[in-house]
Amino acid sequence: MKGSTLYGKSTVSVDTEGECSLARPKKVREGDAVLTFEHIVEAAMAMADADGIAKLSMRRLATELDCGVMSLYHYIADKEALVEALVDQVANEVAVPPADLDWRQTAQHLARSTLDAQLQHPWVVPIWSTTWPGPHRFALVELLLETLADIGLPPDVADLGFHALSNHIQGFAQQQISFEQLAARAAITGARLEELLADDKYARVREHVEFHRAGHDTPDEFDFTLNLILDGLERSIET
Amino acid sequence: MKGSTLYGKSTVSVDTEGECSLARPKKVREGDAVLTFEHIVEAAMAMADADGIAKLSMRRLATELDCGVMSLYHYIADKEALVEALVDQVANEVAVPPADLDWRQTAQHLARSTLDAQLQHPWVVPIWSTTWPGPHRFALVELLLETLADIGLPPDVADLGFHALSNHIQGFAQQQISFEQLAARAAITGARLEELLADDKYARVREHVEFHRAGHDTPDEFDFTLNLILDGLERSIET
DNA sequence: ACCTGAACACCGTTCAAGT
DNA sequence: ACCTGAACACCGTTCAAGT
Repeated sequence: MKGSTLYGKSTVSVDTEGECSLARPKKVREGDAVLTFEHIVEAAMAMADADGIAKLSMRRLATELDCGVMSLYHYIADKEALVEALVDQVANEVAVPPADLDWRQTAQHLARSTLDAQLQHPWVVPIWSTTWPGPHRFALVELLLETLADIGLPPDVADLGFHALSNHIQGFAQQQISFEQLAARAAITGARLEELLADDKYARVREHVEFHRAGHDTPDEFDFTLNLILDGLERSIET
Repeated sequence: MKGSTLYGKSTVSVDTEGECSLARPKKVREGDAVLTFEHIVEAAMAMADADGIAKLSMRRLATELDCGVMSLYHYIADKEALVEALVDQVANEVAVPPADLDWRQTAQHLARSTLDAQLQHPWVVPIWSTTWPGPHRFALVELLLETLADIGLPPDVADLGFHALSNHIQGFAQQQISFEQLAARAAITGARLEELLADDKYARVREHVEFHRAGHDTPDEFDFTLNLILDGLERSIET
């Protein structure tokens, strides 16, 4: 679904203004695809999802949207702002936990749904923490901080817990895509990996890779470590 | 020290071959700066350290090394390979723990020295886990796996522990540079941050930022969480 | 073996101009 | 207000040629 061609490449550009009495100007494509900040972000998202963020360029985007490159700059300050908007869009896709959960359930829900949203757009994982946070990502941070705020944790433990949880989510997501990349790359330059692993210097690494290849790193691993952190926090609650 | 100009920009290129009876060809600069894989990596490292990895380009590197761009390609397959070598060089700078430490001390030492090496080259933090690992990074992984291998942990807990430790190191490093970036960026576009934080929607985030600004996130935080993980592992040791 | 310039296929963005 | 092409200052890399 959500493929690559959101907007057709119809170069209609109706010069005949005869029967076209619409308020909308010039180009009318199916779906009312007028140039808009939202449309640009949507198309950029599709492009990043399809080809990875490295292949997202203003020029390709303009071609896809069937407009001049510089037209984009009427809706977006620069490429950095576009990427920020993209990342924040992913943050917006994070499912918000229902209000009736206790703090522990809320943290679990939030961790899981943040992981899910990121893995839905793997390209976001490496840049999530590097990109300047937009309002939706701020809202997620706020939510997690809030979750840990009034449960009786000493302030420094709350801070620690916040970072421990954030790091776990981020680290696990990274770990997931790393293994995907490793698999993909091994498929191409497999020789290089096997060659390295053949060396007995890296016996434990070989063991480790095989452990993961055997499918032992089920998603439970995520919850397991998550619960270790939550247990630790629970023990620190002053009653 | 380790500034930006490792090699002078002397365009000597001695055409007079009179008294020069050395075996070494053409260009002789102080310090014997012949074009070499090692020299290229060294210069690239200096460039990344000075201007960040985004500004590292083959062309700038060639200018710095006073050679044609394409000359570099006789020592390096492509830019990706260069970056891999760079990251692996940082891995090589990680201080190896002495052999007489117990597993817990070894893990602590390794975590700390990995963090230190990465923070010495902040540009490496975001790409550390994304870049294809070279031999030195493999060796670090091997060492950590080995450290956790024969101390009586069930295999899945050892795996969990390995990832928990890796994630902690990486997450903490990221956290450190994020706050640096935040500070740097706030200095420039400060308005945007303060404006966002002024919103009561983000009251906890504001609190959090102030907490860190007040210097509460001492390096002890690193050891604190590290020890939580190590405690958890210690409890899982079967005797 | 080692080095190279020209050329190709790309980038993001400024600027001055169009409607 | 909205859109644009030309131009500028960059990229990484292929290729064919030099020593």
